[in-house]
Amino acid sequence: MKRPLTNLELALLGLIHQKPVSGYDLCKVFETTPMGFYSSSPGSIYPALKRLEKEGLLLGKVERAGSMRPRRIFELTSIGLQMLKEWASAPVTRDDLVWNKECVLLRFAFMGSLVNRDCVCRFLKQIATETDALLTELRAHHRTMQEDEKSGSVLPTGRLALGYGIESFRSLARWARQTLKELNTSR
Amino acid sequence: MKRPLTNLELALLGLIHQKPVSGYDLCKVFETTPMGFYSSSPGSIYPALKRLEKEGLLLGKVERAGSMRPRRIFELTSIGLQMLKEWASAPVTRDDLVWNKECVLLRFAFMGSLVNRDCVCRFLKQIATETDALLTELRAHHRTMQEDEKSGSVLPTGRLALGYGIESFRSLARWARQTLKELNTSR
DNA sequence: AATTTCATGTAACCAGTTACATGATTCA
DNA sequence: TGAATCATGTAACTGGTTACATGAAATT
Repeated sequence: MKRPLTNLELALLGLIHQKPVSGYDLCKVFETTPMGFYSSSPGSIYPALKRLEKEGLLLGKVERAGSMRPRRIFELTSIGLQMLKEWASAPVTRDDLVWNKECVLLRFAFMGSLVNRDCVCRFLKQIATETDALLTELRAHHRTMQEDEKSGSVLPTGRLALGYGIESFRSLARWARQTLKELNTSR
Repeated sequence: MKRPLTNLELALLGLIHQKPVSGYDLCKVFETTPMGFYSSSPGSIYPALKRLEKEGLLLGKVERAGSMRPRRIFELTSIGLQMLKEWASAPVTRDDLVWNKECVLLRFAFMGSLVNRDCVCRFLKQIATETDALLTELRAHHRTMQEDEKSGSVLPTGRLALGYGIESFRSLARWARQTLKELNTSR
């Protein structure tokens, strides 16, 4: 009955897997890199680390134990690594794209050191096909909105906003296919 | 010290402004239209309506009072309308784009019936310029990631994911400029 | 008669936000 | 000496999620 991990927790596991670090270091990453787009501050990071440690996915080792300013360096446990790998290699579903698109990209960002090249390519293909399906849905909605417009007294900003939604998914599919090509040619 | 409204609350105000509706109707909108990308279910909608009513932004009128199945139709109060208009005409900031991009698009979706054409155009221009600034930041980060790659033992999926972030903001800026052009030619 | 839809809500839970607290260390 | 940085955390609040509860009306 594994509790599902939050995006923040997965981001922390991913970062710690790249290199064991302290809570403070993790705060810095969110403050100073584009990872910050996933938000987060000490008030969420430290409790998340505590949860992950309690569940045995992380292990915090005290460094500079004697000194007056100790710090805890977190490492993945084997269970933590396993969870990360499972997460990274799960298929991309429509729901992922609709409700948790940023999580999909987070997964991709950490895949490089978690799974093999084939798995990364499969992931990108799944993004492309699922996004195509979504686009069909969205375009249908866009058409019905256009038809309901007849008497255009106000600006159709609602439909135009949907237009952005469509553009944004098109750009995701394009990116996935482009990246896939790059990975194949650099093999 | 006006409490800031949540995205859901603003979405509800926007929908109710278009047409007075019941809580049930609002649930249906989220279930059946692309508005559902903003999530939400009865468990959040009804409490949100209650909050908004308590604060005087909404007024719920009981319809079919005598019958066995009454329902409450919500309307905006004048304060509610004023708040919506203020929200819609606020400038677009960098932070909006970073932390609350979906809210920016939500605002745009409702602008048509809240502010005049000039205000809509200004809004789109602001999106374009703020996005350009963000892109500069992101590209700088992308370059430093490329330089740190030298020894390419694993796939650089982290940098590639940032590549998507960049593409996605590029597509936002493109959409804003394209839409602006459309609005100007259809004047 | 049974199922689905209409219609409204409540309650427990959970995680993120903000703000605060503490104290050592380094730097100006 | 005073400010910024290192380093770790706690506590209150808040709003969304899930699941549940209720019952009338319409549909099959």
